[in-house]
Amino acid sequence: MNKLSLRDRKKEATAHALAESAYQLALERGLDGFVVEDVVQRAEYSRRTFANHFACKEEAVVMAAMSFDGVEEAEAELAKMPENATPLDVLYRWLKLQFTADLFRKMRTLVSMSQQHPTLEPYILSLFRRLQREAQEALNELFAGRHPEGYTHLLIGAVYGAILPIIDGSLQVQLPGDQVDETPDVVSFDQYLDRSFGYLRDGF
Amino acid sequence: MNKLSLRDRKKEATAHALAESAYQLALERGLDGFVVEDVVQRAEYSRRTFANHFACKEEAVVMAAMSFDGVEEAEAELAKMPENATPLDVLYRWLKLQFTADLFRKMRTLVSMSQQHPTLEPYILSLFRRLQREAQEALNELFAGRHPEGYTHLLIGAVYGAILPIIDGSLQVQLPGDQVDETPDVVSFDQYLDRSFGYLRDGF
DNA sequence: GCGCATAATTGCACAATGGGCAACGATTTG
DNA sequence: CAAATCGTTGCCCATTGTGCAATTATGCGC
Repeated sequence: MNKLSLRDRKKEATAHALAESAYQLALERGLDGFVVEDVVQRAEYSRRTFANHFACKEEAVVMAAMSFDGVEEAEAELAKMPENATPLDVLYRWLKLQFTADLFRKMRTLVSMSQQHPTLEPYILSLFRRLQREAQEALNELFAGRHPEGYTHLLIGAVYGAILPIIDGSLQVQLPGDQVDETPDVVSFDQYLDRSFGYLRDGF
Repeated sequence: MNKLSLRDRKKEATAHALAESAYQLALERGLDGFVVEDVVQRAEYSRRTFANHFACKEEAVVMAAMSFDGVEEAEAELAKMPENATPLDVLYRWLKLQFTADLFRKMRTLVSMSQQHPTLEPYILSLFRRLQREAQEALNELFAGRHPEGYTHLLIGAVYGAILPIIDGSLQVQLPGDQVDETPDVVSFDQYLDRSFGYLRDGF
């Protein structure tokens, strides 16, 4: 179905390798502990090629840190949903499927990195914006014409807004797959999600 | 009340002058039609000083393009709101007050710029994120303890999400203060806002 | 008003970056 | 198989970011 040409797969592979190298180096030495030259040496590509794929090392690091996997499984699951499911239902299910402990771990790492290096934030936000656009197109396709224009924008925006403060650490929740925190009064991600969708479903 | 020291006002003045120069140059020659050197020459500062205030010219341009004015008037208006106003009411009123034709014109300009130069987008998003945080703190202070944690995050996130597609052009609405478009089937900003807040108030 | 602490501006130097251009090689197309 | 397409690379150079130290302007206690 989604068949990419050999050429495109290779291109993606180099981008992936470069991003991964950048991410590993960021973990090992910190964001300013390495330069693009180090990245391309590790991945065995040229500096020029790096510039063809990424604007800067920050972009590469974020790209690697936020790579989703299991997208196709999730889409298969979503396809199984009942015919009368609402956009809200689909979004809820999608969040439950995609926001795994592993993804949260990645995001946590990225967050703590971006707290020490504010240079990262714009690129994190930019990547999230791209994901948001993709989700929107998917929803628009699923529910084409069934809701007035702007409905999905608002809905996804709300969900995006609900997730963002967790990502950037301004709202502390107990993430799935984490050890139980020393402060047991923080709400769990699932509770937070349920409550949030409650507001969206029934109004504020 | 908000009295800044002379030193701080001067600092802000240089930042403003630099940002303004950058913005003007971007309008005149396009984003890649000038370099930082040009900016500091026009504003009569040194290249080093520019670097003290901004990470790059993109940041400066966005800063200038999105400067809000009339914030204090808006706050005065909000203070007059009835005691039993909900966060939703306050946000609605604030949007009506702040999102003037002038601000929209600025944002439009910035959007068309960022479509030709994707480098801008991360910095636009970053600035918006900062505004979002500020709005959130303001709301949290106003309604301290009256709503569960995450309530304002979700609410402001939704509003943010509703505005964003207008900013970035993926949702076309008739902005206040614009000529009537040649395509009369686009919804007006006020209608869009009312409908959106309807969803938020009554549920999706 | 007089100094001292604080902090902004500046110049300098240098490593790092971004990107145009042309060449080369792998992949795709017909 | 030949031609076209496109990713990778090297070369080059203007531009950028930043640490450091000197200079200048402001804030504050006296």
